[in-house]
Amino acid sequence: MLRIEDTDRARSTPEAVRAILDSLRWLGLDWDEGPEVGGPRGPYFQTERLALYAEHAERLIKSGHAYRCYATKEEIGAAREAYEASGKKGFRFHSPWRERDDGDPSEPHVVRFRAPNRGKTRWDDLIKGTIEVRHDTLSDFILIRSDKTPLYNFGCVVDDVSMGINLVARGDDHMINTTPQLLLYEALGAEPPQFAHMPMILDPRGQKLSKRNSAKLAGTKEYVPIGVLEYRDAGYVPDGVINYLARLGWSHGDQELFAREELIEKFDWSQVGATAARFDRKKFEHVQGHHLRLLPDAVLVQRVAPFLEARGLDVNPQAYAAAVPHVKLRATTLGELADGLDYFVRDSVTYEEKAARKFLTTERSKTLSDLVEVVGAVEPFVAPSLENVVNRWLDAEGLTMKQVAQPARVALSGRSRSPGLFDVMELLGRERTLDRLRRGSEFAARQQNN
RNA sequence: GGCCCCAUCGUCUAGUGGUUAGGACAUCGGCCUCUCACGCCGGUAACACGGGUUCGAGUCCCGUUGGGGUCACCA
Repeated sequence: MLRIEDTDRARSTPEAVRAILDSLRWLGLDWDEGPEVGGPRGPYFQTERLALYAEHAERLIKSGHAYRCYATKEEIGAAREAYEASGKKGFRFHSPWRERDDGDPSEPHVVRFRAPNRGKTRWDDLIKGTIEVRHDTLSDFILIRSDKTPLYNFGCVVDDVSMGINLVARGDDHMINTTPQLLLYEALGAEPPQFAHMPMILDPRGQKLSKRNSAKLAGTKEYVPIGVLEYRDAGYVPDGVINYLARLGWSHGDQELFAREELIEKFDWSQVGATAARFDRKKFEHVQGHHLRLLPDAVLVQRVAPFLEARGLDVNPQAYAAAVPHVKLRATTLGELADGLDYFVRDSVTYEEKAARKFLTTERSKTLSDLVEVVGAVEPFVAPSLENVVNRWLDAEGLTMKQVAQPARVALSGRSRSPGLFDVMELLGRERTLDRLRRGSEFAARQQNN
């Protein structure tokens, strides 16, 4: 079931909600009940459940668990300033309305929880074990804002109770919310769910992985994209993202690579660790590459199309399908796959400057034009035959493969790295191979000081 | 700073009182080889520190240090 907690009007924009739905769907984390699907426990947007929260707040006021507070933001702000002026941290507002009931409910006000200031709350966390928190650090937290919308801790509890939620698994950073929520379950006379506080994911520097922290790393090798959609757009595959994330904080013996179904089958709360984990780009990419290569070539051919299109390339699969099996070994994302497919689809090659300078030298101009003669008549024009012919020629001329392969590779692909030379030739076909070798030879002839 | 959580190779982790402390990524060396990958073989590398408990602690307890989280009319 998916529920959208959209009570913060400023942050919960339609685009933000869209991003949540799209992200979950892309990851393959579908919901049986919720937005765009419907279900018996709706509505699934908190802003459409306001009457329910008001009703519960009223109950708590009547039972003495909550009270209306008419203090203004200005008053609270002034109290905070006075407190902080003394150099102390951790301000808590003590509302005079906790002990008053002479307010006028038609006036603007919030509803606060009358928090206990003695005693303690404890719960058995599925991951952390028994946790105990003293009540003397609690403040009379707000349940309902002055605009009648609920705050997270309240809306969340009311909904979890009314929707029958029995397990709350969330990040460590929510541990602070558990005591207020447990107190609310008690005040409402409801059975609390089970709690599981999962370790946080830290950035490579060991800080909480967040948009703000991530932005600070922009441009460095330690930068970690935060949004799921960023990974989608870069051409990562969902199974790879899921596999890596699942293994961060959870383990199953020595196994590292899991198929989605395997994860579902093997997951076990007892194997979830309690330690925060750093995001490691290198390992993520390793896992990612594994899952990319696991996809059938036909699927890859289809999924890479949008990435080729983004490069302004013709998307006729005929033009690159045969190259996919070769290029995928050198790619970790669909974006990289598209990049590796680039010169197979394009009419002409563009030389990488460094590669051209190093390999398309004047002394190799003749090698390349000779190569045109050598392979020009090979029949059939396939890798094994090409390799045989070229090897014989190499022996006859006293040349080595090393001397010939790199210049030829640059002439054919524009790059110094590519699939095997003869595979590239076969994939390009006789005509384009000869054209590119000729052009490479001419280019090399014009080079100076080599 | 208060409160809460955490602590095994650089990183992710296995380990549930007796192990040559295992695996993966990274790294180093090698194989393959026309480049780069993929793949394969091998190496370097860890129990934060101090006290206990115990015949015996990475494993249990306490403390120290270190790291993280959180202190909103955000979620």
